[in-house]
Amino acid sequence: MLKIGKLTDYGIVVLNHLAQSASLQQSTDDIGLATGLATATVRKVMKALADAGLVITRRGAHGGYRLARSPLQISVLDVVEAFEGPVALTECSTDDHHCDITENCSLASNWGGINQLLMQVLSRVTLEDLRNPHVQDRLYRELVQQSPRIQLVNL
Amino acid sequence: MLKIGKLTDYGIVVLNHLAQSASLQQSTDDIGLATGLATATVRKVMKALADAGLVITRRGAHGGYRLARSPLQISVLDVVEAFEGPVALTECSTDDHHCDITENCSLASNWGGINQLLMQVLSRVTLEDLRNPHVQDRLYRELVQQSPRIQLVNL
DNA sequence: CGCAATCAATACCAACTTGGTATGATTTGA
DNA sequence: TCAAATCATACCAAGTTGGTATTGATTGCG
Repeated sequence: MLKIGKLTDYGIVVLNHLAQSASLQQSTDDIGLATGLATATVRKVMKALADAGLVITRRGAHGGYRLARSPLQISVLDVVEAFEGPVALTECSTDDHHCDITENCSLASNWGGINQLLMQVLSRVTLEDLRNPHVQDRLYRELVQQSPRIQLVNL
Repeated sequence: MLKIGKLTDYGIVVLNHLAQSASLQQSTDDIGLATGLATATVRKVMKALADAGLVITRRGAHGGYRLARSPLQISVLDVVEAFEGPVALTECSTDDHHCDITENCSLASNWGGINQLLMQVLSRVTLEDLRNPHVQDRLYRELVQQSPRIQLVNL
């Protein structure tokens, strides 16, 4: 299904909530209440986000979480990698790859190229884009101006 | 990990083998021998490919499989969908989506856009591209000429 | 100080998915 | 008819995932 985990989805939801709550420190209970997720689950989500450096945590009384940086600077790739680790479509794309079918794998090494493509795309979509349905427009502008190496027009 | 299943990978390997064996009818044993996969596994792979219409099968004596169409007309998306079903990053992207966290899901519906993006990319890479390391060049030429709607340059 | 609020780190478990294999039925060609 | 193949299932072990519980550490405050 080429799917992502639910936790990753939750991650986006939570980040979005943090984004619209601006600078407010949010406890796991707050977040759980606002998003409809069980606090226990929220805790798991937050840990992944914290480990990835996407949120900043403060412990103790009146502690909680807040975004580590602007929604414009958080890409979908960031979130995906936070929960699912490095994007590696096949095991051959991994570092410790020792194929049983080595000969044929050499050809399939182009999975690496596809990996690159997908990562490029995911890294171009930010949390801010998800919040406002202007993805197409933004992608167009940013990609054409900032990086002529890859262009995605009018998906 | 945003990974695809091994079977999908096998599918690519097998299709590649069929591609370089041209019009020859290949039995599961042949394919297994050539690719290093167990014949039982090959059978499973072939079924998925056949169901998806990517290979044509002939039963009975001297039967076997052959490509249903040119390697130029088989996209990575075709293969991925053959094994993993429709690309749906999240369950919300599916038809029968009834979210527990409906309110927040509305925002995350932009996963749909990302889905579209990824599918665009995958549909642009063909089996032929995987066989020859000219993906970048081909993508550039085809996309610019044939469809100015999406452009991927020099990944 | 001592308590309450809050995150951190594990550990656990049921449910599902995946990869791989086996088995018997069906079709085809000679 | 017989052998060569695929077809359709069914099965199972192993791993992954989602969700929860438990215990410990940290911080603020009265």
